[in-house]
Amino acid sequence: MAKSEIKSETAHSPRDPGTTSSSASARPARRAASAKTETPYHHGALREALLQAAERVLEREGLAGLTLRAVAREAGVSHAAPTHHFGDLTGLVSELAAIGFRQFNAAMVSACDAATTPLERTLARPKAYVAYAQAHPGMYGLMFRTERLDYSRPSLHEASEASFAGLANAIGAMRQEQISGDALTLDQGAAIARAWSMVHGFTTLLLDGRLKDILERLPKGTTAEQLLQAMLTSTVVPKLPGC
Amino acid sequence: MAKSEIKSETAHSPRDPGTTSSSASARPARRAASAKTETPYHHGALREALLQAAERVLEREGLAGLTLRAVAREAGVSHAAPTHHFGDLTGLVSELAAIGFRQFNAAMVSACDAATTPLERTLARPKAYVAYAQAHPGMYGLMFRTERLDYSRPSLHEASEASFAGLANAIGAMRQEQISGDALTLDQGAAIARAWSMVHGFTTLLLDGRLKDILERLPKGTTAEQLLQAMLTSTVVPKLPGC
DNA sequence: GCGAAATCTTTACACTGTCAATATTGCGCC
DNA sequence: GGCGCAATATTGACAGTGTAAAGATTTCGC
Repeated sequence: MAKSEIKSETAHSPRDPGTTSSSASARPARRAASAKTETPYHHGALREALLQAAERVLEREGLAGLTLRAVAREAGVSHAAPTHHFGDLTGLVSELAAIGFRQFNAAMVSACDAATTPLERTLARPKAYVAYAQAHPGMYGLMFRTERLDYSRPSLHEASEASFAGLANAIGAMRQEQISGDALTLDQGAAIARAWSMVHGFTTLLLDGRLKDILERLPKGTTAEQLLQAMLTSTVVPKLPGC
Repeated sequence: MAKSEIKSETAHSPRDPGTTSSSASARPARRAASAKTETPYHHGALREALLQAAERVLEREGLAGLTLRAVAREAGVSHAAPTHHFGDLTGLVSELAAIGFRQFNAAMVSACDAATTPLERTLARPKAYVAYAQAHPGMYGLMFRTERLDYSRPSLHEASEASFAGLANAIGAMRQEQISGDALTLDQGAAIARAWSMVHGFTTLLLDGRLKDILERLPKGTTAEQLLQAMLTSTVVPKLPGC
């Protein structure tokens, strides 16, 4: 798929010790080696290390560069090590997406908590949504690229459900009504679909660079965030018929 | 990447003659073969045949199955033949996406033409948008999966620009004002971004199965199209603050 | 009709996911 | 303590992929 510029595949050089300070100092020697800094056969916390490596690879090289072998290289283990922890590529990608959803939800919760004025309370959530996507484009792209994910995995399913529930609650709060879990009116459904579609659509178009044309034609210096706010708050109703 | 169940790679059996009736009958024999139905060395219209094959593969096997070699097999030529016409995979995918944008635009134009009542004129375009995506999920997914496309290709650039221009004009018509090509007010930009984000977001969420939860909770029998219409026409303004 | 250019095939290489077989280690249990 | 089993990680292999280079075949301009 790619070109080259790959190191050595079976590279097993002494891993840089302590990227996350997780008991990485002075492990027992590996094989018959005499050096004490050799990497041990058993990693100890490889699963987490692989997920962190995967996130680094993803944000550095993009979705296409996120391969099992690249992640293994990044983590300094053999190419087949990830399989044992995630089954296959879909497994690893799905677990990474679950982490993304949790980060994502946490970002929105803390943005809501920080909001004070009424306007802030209205805009905190969508702004945090877009901000997360801009700060972690690789992760966001992964989370909404369904074809590579396995939603039957509990961790992913739960995390993305939580994301949806948070949205529905926010809409409920805006409409000053309780949104029950198991039944919706058409109006309620439309409100949720509108909010979600608008923010999600805006985000994907923005990340894909498709809003550049619009932003360039706006008054000089207008940011994406300002456009988002205008889009969400403007009450000018069009005079209808189109085409 | 995949498992197996692949035929023979170098398979070069007599192509089934005349899938699209394009001068496929009784060509000169190939190599020292005596049979008259042998495939000729030169295909004649391989470029178009490859694009059609690619669309079939895409809708049949999904985005992950759209590989250069699979397309070559589908078209009955050697695995390296597509390279000569498209340079690389990105090239083929980009040309296919350009075709998608043209189909897409044509669908919206004809939907607009068919609209008579005011309500129809308002909803024709978004409905056609979603309908195209549902009818050609593979193509739609391809068109908006930027990482695999090369927008510097004139055909793709033009076709997607036309799509944007059509949208901007429709919004202009709704606001009863001319939208000039080179400058926009924040209100105009917001209106365009809102319409595009809403419809594009709705479509991707729908195709990714993420609206299923909502649809299931709506009054029994509610379709995605009805939800779309409600989302676009409902004038119930939320009482604001959220979170 | 002939040489050059276009078209298509063949061959080769580096990369990928995934499986099976092996090596190494940790842990419970006697 | 030591012993065996299960977990963990590596090695090796195989089929599939994109893409480049070299060869074969045909078309086309002159």
